[in-house]
Parts: sequence; C-alpha cells; structure tokens
Amino acid sequence: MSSNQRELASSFVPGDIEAPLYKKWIDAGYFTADANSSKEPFTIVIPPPNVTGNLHIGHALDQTLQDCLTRLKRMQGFEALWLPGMDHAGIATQNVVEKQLAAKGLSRHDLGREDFVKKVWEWKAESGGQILGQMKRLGDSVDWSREAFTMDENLSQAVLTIFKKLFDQGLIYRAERIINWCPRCLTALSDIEVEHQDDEGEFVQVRYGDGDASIVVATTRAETMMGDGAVAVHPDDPRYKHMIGTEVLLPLVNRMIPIIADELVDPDFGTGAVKVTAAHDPNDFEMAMRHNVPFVVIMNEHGVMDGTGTEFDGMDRFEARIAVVAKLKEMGRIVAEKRPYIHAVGHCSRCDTTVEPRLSKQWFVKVAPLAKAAGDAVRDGRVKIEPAELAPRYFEWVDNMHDWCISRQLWWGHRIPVWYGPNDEVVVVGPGESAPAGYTQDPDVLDTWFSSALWPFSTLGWPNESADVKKFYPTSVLVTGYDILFFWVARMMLFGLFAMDGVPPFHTIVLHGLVRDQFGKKMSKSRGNVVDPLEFIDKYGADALRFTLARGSNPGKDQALAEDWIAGSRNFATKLWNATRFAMMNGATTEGPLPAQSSLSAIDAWILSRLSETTTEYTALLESYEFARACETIYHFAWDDLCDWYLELSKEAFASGDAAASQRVLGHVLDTLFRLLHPVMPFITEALWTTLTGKETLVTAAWPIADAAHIDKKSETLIGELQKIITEVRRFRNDQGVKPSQKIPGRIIAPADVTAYSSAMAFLLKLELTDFTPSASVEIGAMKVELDLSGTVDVVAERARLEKDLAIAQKDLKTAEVKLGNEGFMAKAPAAVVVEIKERLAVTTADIERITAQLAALK
RNA sequence: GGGUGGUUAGCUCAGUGGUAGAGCGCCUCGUUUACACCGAGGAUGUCGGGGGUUCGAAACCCUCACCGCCCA
Repeated sequence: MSSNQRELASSFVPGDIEAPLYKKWIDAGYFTADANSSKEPFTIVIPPPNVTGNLHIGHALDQTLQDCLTRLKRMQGFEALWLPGMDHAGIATQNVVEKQLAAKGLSRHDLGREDFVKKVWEWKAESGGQILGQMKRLGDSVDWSREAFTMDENLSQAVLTIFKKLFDQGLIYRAERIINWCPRCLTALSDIEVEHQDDEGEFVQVRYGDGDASIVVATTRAETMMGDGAVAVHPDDPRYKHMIGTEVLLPLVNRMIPIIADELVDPDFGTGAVKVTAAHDPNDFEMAMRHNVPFVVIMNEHGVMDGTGTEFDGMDRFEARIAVVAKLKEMGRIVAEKRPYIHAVGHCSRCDTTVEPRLSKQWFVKVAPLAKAAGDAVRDGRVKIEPAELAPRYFEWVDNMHDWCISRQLWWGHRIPVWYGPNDEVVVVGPGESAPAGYTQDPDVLDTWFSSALWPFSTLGWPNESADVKKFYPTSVLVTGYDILFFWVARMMLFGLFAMDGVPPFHTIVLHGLVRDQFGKKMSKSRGNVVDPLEFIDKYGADALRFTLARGSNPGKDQALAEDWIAGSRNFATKLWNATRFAMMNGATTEGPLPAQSSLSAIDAWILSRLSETTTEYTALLESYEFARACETIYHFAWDDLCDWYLELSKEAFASGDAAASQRVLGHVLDTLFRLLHPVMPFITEALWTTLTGKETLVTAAWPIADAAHIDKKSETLIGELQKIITEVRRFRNDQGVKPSQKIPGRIIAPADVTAYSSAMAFLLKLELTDFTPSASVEIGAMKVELDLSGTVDVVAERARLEKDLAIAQKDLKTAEVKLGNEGFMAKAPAAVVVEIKERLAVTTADIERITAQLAALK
C-alpha cells in the first residue's frame, strides 16, 4: 500500500486506538523476552505493587519511566525484559480479608488458620490484582508470560532457601527484645513499618520517694511507671551524684527501685532524671541490660494494663495515663505538667494505631555483615545510584541499620520454616526437607519485605538454575521512588549480594520523586487532593498522561501535577496527529533513498540538521534518565522546529507541486520523530507511524541513529536569519493592525542566500511580490522587507516599535561598552568571549544607526 | 538532635561562571492550504536577605531567614 492510500481519522481520539493497539502488541508477543536470544539482555523487574492495590499516580510515574527505558532498549536491539508481578502484602491483605469477615461478624480465629489462608487466596482470585489490568491501560510493555507473585511456589522455595542459608551462617537468630508492636494488628513491626508523627501528648514531672530520698522524674508516659525498675541520671550530674546507688520508693506500687547512672541520660532533658521501664521502652531496655534492671511487664498484647496488681489493671493504656496522673496529683506527687506536649510518636504504617514498644521473642536478621556488603557495592561503583546526590541517604541508612525483625504474628505470608522439638530443639526446614516427627512449626510468618528482597532473582526462577537467571540476572536498572529506598531497595541489595555470591541485583538504581498536587503539596486522602490516573487516561489518553509524568520527572525530584498540564500533553498529541495528516495530504513519504545532501534546499537541510542534533541529545538524555529534559527537547523540536517553522516554510513548495525532495525529507523526519517519541507515547506514535510507513509495528523498529553528515551549521544560520526577519515582519504587521490573512504588496531585499527563499517567505507572510511603491520597511541586519500599506502607516505605532528596539539596542550597547572598557575584562576574559562582545558592540551600533535613521524618516 | 533538599515570571519548575528560560495562566489580533486541543504578536523577574571570591555570579564560598523531606 502506498502512503497516499492510507488515511488518518480527521481527529485524534485516544480511546479509539489504545485498547486495540495493546491487544495487537500482546497477540504478536512483542513483549515476550527470549532467554535463548543472542541479543544483549536488558532487564527491569517491576517494583511489585500490592495485590490489594489499585494503580495510583505514583505507579503511573514509576511505570511510565520503566516502560520508556524498556521500549528504548528494545528498539536499540537489546533482549528487553520487563518483568511484572505483585507482592502478597502481608498485613495489608490480611486486613482486607479480616475486614470482610468482620462485616459478617467473624474474626480470622473463627475460621482457623487453614481456612483463613484459603479465604485469602479466594479473595485474591476474585478481587486481587486489579492493578494488572490497569497497567495495560497505561501501555506497559511488560512480559506477561513471566508474571510473578511473591507467594508463588517458586518464590516460596526461594524464601526457604535463603532463610536456611542465612540461619546456617548465623545471620538469623531468635531473641527476646523490645520490638515495635501494633496492638491492633497484634503483630511485631520492623522499624521502617513505623511512621513517626508529631502528636499531642503530655509531659509530667513526678516525685518518686519522699524527703531526702526523693527524686523528680520527667515522662510522657506516666502509665508505664508501674513497670519501672530504676531511675537513671547522668553519672556526672552534680544534682544527683550523691544519690547514685541509693533507692527511692516507686509510688502506686510501693516498690523500692535503685538510682543508677548511665551516659544515655541527657541532663538537660526535663529534670535530668528518667524512669527506666525496661520492658516498655527501647532505650530503657538498653540501659536495663547494662545495669541488670529487672523487666516488669505491665501491659498485654492489646495495650491494656495487666499484672500491676493495681486499680489500673484492665484499663486501656491511654485511659490509664489519665487515671495514673490524676491519682498522682491526688497524692501530691505531680511537680509540673505540660499539656499539650508535642512530640514524635510511632504509628503503625498499615493502620495508624500508636505503636507500643513490647518485650517479645522474635526472629531477627543480623544485618551488619550484609549491610556492609550492600554499602560497599555502591561505594566501589559496582552499583550506581541515580541521581548520585541521593547516595548519601542510602549510606546513612545502610551504615546504621539495626537488626531486622522478620517475624510477624500474622497468618498470611511465608510461614517461618522453623520447627521446635519437644525439648526446645530448633530445626530449620529447607526446600524439599521435612521436620522430624513430633516437632511443631513456628506459628509466625515472615515480614513481606523478606520475600520482596529476593524479587530480582526469585522471579527469574532462582534457586533453580534457570535459563532466565543466566540470561537476565543481574538486572540492568531498578526504577523506583526514593521513598522505598530503605524499605525495599536496600534489602534487595542485602539479600541479592548474599544469595547470588556477591553479584548485586542491579547495575543502576534510578530514583524518582513523588507526584504531588498542582501546588506541590503531598497527595493524601485527608487533603482530598488525590488524583486517579485512570480518569486522566479516560479523558486525555494514556500518552498524554505518560508524557506529562515523564516531562515532569527530574532525577530524584518530586513533581507537581495539574490536570491542565495533562491537557497540554493531549494537545501535543493532537498536534502530532494533525501535522501527520497534513504531511500525508502533501505526499510525505518514507519510500526510496533520501535525496543527496547537496541537492537539498536550506529548509530541508536545516530540518535534517535539527533532527540529527535532536536525536543525539534526546537519546543521551533518555540514557542518563533525564526524562524531563528529554521530553522538553523532543517537544520543542516537534512543535517549534517541525510544525511552526518547517511545515510553514514548506507550504509554498507543497502548494507549487514541485516538492519531491521535501516530501521525502518530511517523511524521514516524521518516521524518526515517531521512533524517538515511541517510548514515551507508545500508542499515538504506533498509530501514526504504521499509517505513514505501512509497516507492521514501531515496537520492534530500530532506534534512530543520528546522521552526523546531516549536521549543517550553514543552513541553521541561514534559517535562523529567515526566522528573525519573518518574526520582525509579523510584529510589524501586528503593530500596524494588519490582519494575518490580509495580503499586502511586499519585497525582500537581502543577500542572495536569503532571497533564494523569497517565495516561501512571501507565502508565509502573505506578501504579494509585485511592483509597488513602498510605504514602510522592516529591517534586521542586512535584510530588509519593503511593504506597501497603501499610505496608511500608523506612525504612532511604528514610532513605538522603533523606540522600543532602540532602547534595547542602547542598553545592549552600553553593556558591551562597559565590558570592553574594563581593563580586567580585556586582560583576563577568554579571547572568544571578548570577540563575542566586540561583535555585539558592532551589531548594536549598526542597529542604533539604522533605527535612528528610520525614526528620523518617520517625522 | 543528626542528615538532606529547596527559595528564579501569577502558578509549577528548568537553568553548575559570559545579554534570565519553559509549560500553564494573562493581554491583543486572527476561521490564513493540518490543527481554535490552533496560529501570530505581546506583557511579566533588583534569580529569599546580607557579605565575600572573580574582569564577570541565578550559578562558587560564608552567613542569616523561611519552607520541605528522611532518620533518631
């Protein structure tokens, strides 16, 4: 089929093309990677969204960038694999199903563990993973044949394998520690599952003991005092030095507790004396270990007071706080109180309940040796972090990482593969092994991030020696928001290096920022400023959303997003559509060789030169993850250079019917432009390109290589001159109130290389190149356009125009004169800069002369 | 408290030593051989304050102020 037989719809409706194109791509298998290919691999594993999740705007950004890179590399001839999948999201998913049960008045305990887990699987089958369908709307070129889930059989084998390996090397241990406990979820949480917020609390000073044997302690948690085992002061504090080693009476429970000295106490905080509640505070726990302070547990797993033997037993912890303070007040023991007292309090990241530090026996990963390796891999350059400015954050965390609590008191997740014998024997059961008879398995499951830490290789088939692992590991790039650098990225580094014999899980970590609202504020349900990417896709098309997000994505930086900007991207898509329609109406073609460079008009040579430069610049920007700058570059090439100038300057040639060279050049420019834009705007480029070329698909088409022979500075300079004089004439017409469509007699007086394009310029400026007596003229440098306004020149407007130009020229002249008159400048500035300023002086001097003469003539 | 980013046009942001930029918004004109989701033209900034380095600073250094994020 030749190009003039194919047609584009007269208007661009994204919804008409997107779904059919995605189906075409899937049916053709373009996204399916081949482990046996001889091509160099390029691998990205998707940050697995929660099985409970829906596509939010952050996913849309993350995935747009990943798709850009994957499509780019696929076109560049790599064996590109973008591997999709989901995370089982332990607490989140269990919460969803428990909520459903609660609606029927049931708890998970009513079902029992086995049936509950079955129920979760049923839920997943029915309503989990909605995000996968939404990813298709976005156009993600993921390999669906490799879709993975962290609870899949193979990924579970990976979990068992690594658990056993870590345990055997002494890197997993069980210990009684203070951990973060959620009294609502009834499970332990790791440090990063705790979110610190500034809450309104209270700060009270309580007198322990009486008379000489008394000391005032400061606390925000009066209710825990019944669990105190000591009072601590700084060893050098003169106020308390004499009391160290003595005992005071603990009110309410009437127990004598020692006063101890510990460096951890800040003498400037409160009264300089703090209560030591070993079983209910992590700092106190540490001090207690050093000083043999007893652990007194006074709260149960629900955060309810228990075992104090006082009237407070049975009270909720917050209720108890009020009651305890009231009672102390009654006893005259409250020395001072401050309320509200704003301080940071930990909350469960899943349900927002205030976290309770709790003494409890849990499983931990000993991270020190793993974290050292993870830090070194980045330090020695084996893994790059982009942008590099974010590397210090990574180091700060990896170098100061606490041991990782990995057990969770949940039912949904990978059950801890530890079995206990009748005499407390401990056996870890690896893949294919079974526990000795009479042993019982630990009831807890592993932290969700334990399995996601294995994602870059468990999804490829590890621990089996799969073809995928051989071909696609290590992965090339990991694209994710900086907000999960610690949650996920650092942990993949830890486990990846450990499991894969020191081979890091990816070469480059590309970090992007968060999507914020149009005023740069964080999106949140409470603010009501959360946007739905699917609504934007419905309204403006996936390409528009993608382009907007990519265009806003500066490395590692947050971006604001406004609906207007998506509309702007939709306008860009429409522009491309209409430009292509126009081009095809005028015979643009991709068939046959490009005309010889020497035979081209300056207009054609110029656009090829700009195309070549744009290709180079844009490719380099994409390859260095500078998505915002890349989009900016291609946007201005397409809209400004191509649509506003090339097409306009070419209209005369197309109208004259003698434009074979331009038809071929234009076909080439569009062909290349669509290839370049395809990673960002896959749908519209596919539609336009296949229509233009008659070929099957752009998905697997070759990435353009800039032709250095097309760089033509002479044509660029010449077209630059044309643009200047055209703009000046337009400005003149505008100032004179001449309508854009009104034809007026005119003539172009300029050097021959400019006048060679007189007819193109005249067509564009609506000038009639006939004989006439000029009544006005517009000049720029050596170029002059004479016009006939039939004697109706608006002298006032023209004076204003010239005077404005004169003022600018005079200011520029002065700047140049000052510089050239500066001895320091002349002595020290680089020669090239001096030459430039001298040229500027010459140009402005000439401008001033010319404008002054024109103004004089106007009198 | 420790770390870290920011302050440039009305808004959101680019711009790492040589005449201040983009998108959106704003003003004027306009149914011109694609496109009003458009075209042409225009207005708008002592680049947070102060000091310093330099022939030259939005950019480099110091300092202050004010926002923000991460960690404790």
